[in-house]
Amino acid sequence: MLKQSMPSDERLPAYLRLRDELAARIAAGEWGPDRALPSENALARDHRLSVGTVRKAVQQLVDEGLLERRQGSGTYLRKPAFDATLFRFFQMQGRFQMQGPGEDARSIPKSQLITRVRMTAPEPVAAILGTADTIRIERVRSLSGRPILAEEIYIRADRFEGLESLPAGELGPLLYPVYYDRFGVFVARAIDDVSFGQADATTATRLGIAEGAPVACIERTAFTIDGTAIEWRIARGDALNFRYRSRIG
Amino acid sequence: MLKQSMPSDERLPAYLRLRDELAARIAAGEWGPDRALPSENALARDHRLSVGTVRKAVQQLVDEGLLERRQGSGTYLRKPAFDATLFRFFQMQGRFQMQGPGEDARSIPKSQLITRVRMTAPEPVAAILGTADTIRIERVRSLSGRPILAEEIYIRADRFEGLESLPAGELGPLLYPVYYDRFGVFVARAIDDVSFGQADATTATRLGIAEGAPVACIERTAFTIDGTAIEWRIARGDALNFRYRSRIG
DNA sequence: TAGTGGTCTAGACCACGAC
DNA sequence: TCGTGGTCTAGACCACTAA
Repeated sequence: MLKQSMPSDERLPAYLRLRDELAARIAAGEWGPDRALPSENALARDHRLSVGTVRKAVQQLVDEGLLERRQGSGTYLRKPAFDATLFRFFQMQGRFQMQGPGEDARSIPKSQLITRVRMTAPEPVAAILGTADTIRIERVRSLSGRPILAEEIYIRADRFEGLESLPAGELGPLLYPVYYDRFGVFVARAIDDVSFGQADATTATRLGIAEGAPVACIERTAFTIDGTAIEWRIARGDALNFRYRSRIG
Repeated sequence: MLKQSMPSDERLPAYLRLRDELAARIAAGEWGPDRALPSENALARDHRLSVGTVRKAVQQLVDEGLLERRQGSGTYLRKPAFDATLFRFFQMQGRFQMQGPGEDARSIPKSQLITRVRMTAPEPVAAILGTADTIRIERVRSLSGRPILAEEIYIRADRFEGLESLPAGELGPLLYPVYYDRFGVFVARAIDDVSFGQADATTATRLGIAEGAPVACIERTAFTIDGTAIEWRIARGDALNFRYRSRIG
């Protein structure tokens, strides 16, 4: 067992020390998805704490989005699976009406991979990620066959060793499930910056618009639960068919 | 005391019933800002609950952003006051460097009132607010003397009776504190929609840009804690000097 | 010093899920 | 039926704030 490895204990409350220990063991992969953690009673017994204290520790991790309680069954690792979580980081939507059958503006866009290379990141990106050793992914996302977003994505090579040579079939339309399932990296939060610009030649070609046409840019930095920036991406789309929704509070 | 006024009780857990009761009494204005609520011990005694149960009810309201605990002092109404809260709903910032002394991109823009009238809202706005009886405010917000945003704001007249004839001096650069201090309306959350368009004649004049120039539009709907939409606004700014930041997760 | 919220205990019973 | 998490109790001691 890893204990005392991190200086997590400095006369912290018991429930926080337990939270830190559980978080470390989760990060170490001790319990895979769909595998329940020890019951609250067991944790209380093993740590010589009362159930109430254990509950408070577990509740913290639930609030942080790492765990999920299922009454009568157990406490599980929360898998960023195919429901609302998928959309947590996909708030952009085109101004489209229903197009194909069962496909509306909230559908997940299809994704076409263009390049994947391990490379030295440009300076500003390296500064954000804390390393210049990155993998760059370029792709185009389409809805109903029309390209709507050209993306350029940089991820830390040390956290995603080998992603650049993963079979293309394993990279679905969404990257964050891949990060989690294949590399154990859980994206906990992100910051988006929306701005306005003009299409360069590459972007214009990929989006099928004129060079110099107005484009919307979404720059995103994604973080793990411990605050490490693991991805930076810029997505560009036709400004006239662009809509970005943000919920505050 | 208002009890049973809302059908809040349907064999709900005790802590949720207490939460609902406290939320109702807060909404009714029973405790002003800077006035502490009864202590947890007092609430427990009066409701014949244990302190732990009271704590859980209070914690819910803290999590919802309504209350604020101060150890050793008491539990207080969280006043949307002059710190981070002010910026909660002002995430837009120009691409400006420091201009005046002590004024940076995160300063609160100055606000110039243009019109205030009680009027029938256009249909889409009326649909969102649930009534066509509204007050419309038009204003321009400037940073370092330069206009950056032209705003058009609709609020429910029934919730803000008399705002249109309030002395202009009472409307500071920020409206939400006025909503709260003068009308007891607390904005708990909002949804922003960002898109891009072209400046019409009015907007162009107010922003000092050319008609037809690209503009960024932020449409916002603001809600109270109980989910009532009480404000809809559209803000327009020069697209080239625009940046919208959003934090997710 | 008195009162507040913060932490923690050692139980209890209930609702639910899996077997 | 049995084990799980969900709720709740009636205390305890601590850390902090304010008078």
